[in-house]
Amino acid sequence: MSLRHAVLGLLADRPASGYDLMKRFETSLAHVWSATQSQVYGELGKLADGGLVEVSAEGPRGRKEYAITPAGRAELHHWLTEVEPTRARRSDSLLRVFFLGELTRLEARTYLLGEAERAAQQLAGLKEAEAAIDWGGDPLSVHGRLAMEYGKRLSEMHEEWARWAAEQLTP
Amino acid sequence: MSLRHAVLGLLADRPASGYDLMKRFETSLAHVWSATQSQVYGELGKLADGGLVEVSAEGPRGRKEYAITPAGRAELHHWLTEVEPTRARRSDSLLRVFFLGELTRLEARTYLLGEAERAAQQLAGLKEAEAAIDWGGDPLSVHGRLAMEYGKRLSEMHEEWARWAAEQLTP
DNA sequence: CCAACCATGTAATAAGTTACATGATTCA
DNA sequence: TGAATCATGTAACTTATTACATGGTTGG
Repeated sequence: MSLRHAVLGLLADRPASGYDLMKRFETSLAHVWSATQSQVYGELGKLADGGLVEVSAEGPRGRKEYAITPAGRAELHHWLTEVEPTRARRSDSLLRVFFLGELTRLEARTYLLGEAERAAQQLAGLKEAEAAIDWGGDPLSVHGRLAMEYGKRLSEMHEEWARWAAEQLTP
Repeated sequence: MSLRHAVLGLLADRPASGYDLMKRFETSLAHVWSATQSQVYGELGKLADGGLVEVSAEGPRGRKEYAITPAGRAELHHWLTEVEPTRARRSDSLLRVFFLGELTRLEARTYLLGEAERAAQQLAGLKEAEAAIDWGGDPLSVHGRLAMEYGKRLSEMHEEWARWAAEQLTP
């Protein structure tokens, strides 16, 4: 149930509308937690019902700006410090690896080298994003930087592993 | 929609009942693709309706053994070679990293060192599992081994990153 | 005989995706 | 004035989780 905490976390930084939040899901949080527009608007409604956020301002075009409440901040803090992170357990790219025996050796190697290539592409994309982002001192971006480093290390590891794995299949 | 492909992949190796499949989801596929019992039985029904698997034998206690059909094998092959893997984009442990600014520096460091510890535990668990598994020459385990190596490299990377990140927060 | 294990299913709920529907405001 | 952007919502559907419900078989 982390969508709600993603929303709370973003609002903890500063108030925002559903539309604003969507942009942040699509940019900074893109590789970490994805959400669709209907989820975000739905969750804002539920959070408001529960008193964890409140409408702090209304603007043109029916814009509603939400702000986190003390109860919301308490819930966020609780989640951050006391809820054990769940180990992610779903990767369709790794799932395929288990079934490479269904393919010829050549096809399997092609798949793994494709993985290496996709990982390399991802790394390039992250580096580009990193250069483009204004890493000004705002508190959220300090930690966004830590996450960025994770992404880079992950892509590197993924690429190396895939090349190694492809080699294992070369007799 | 990879649950269906996970089931097809397991049945491609050898026929199995829903119960058998569940055990394999809980063991070999545990870190790669999780599924619940009701999902597995439900998916077997749908796959059978679609002609991708068929009941190949019935045993005691209402046991139904399913086998993959040629159509199922074709679908599996298609998924393995032509469907682009989706980049996984959800990790609640990484999501927390973005919001560490809500915590004191000490709390944030504690979280990151906890991550390091959990990663180390995971690595230990994988090594133990690796030692316990009979890596006999069967085709599925050749590739299970590649996935195992991925898991080990991932845990190592995760631990190193978390220690590095904790250090970044030390003034 | 009873515990452990084998075995299948359904119901209710929650979470996530895709598509549809609508309209205001800004700026070139 | 027309395109891009801002802005919110709902409906239908799929996927995943949790809990319930039932019973047969094996082996110590």
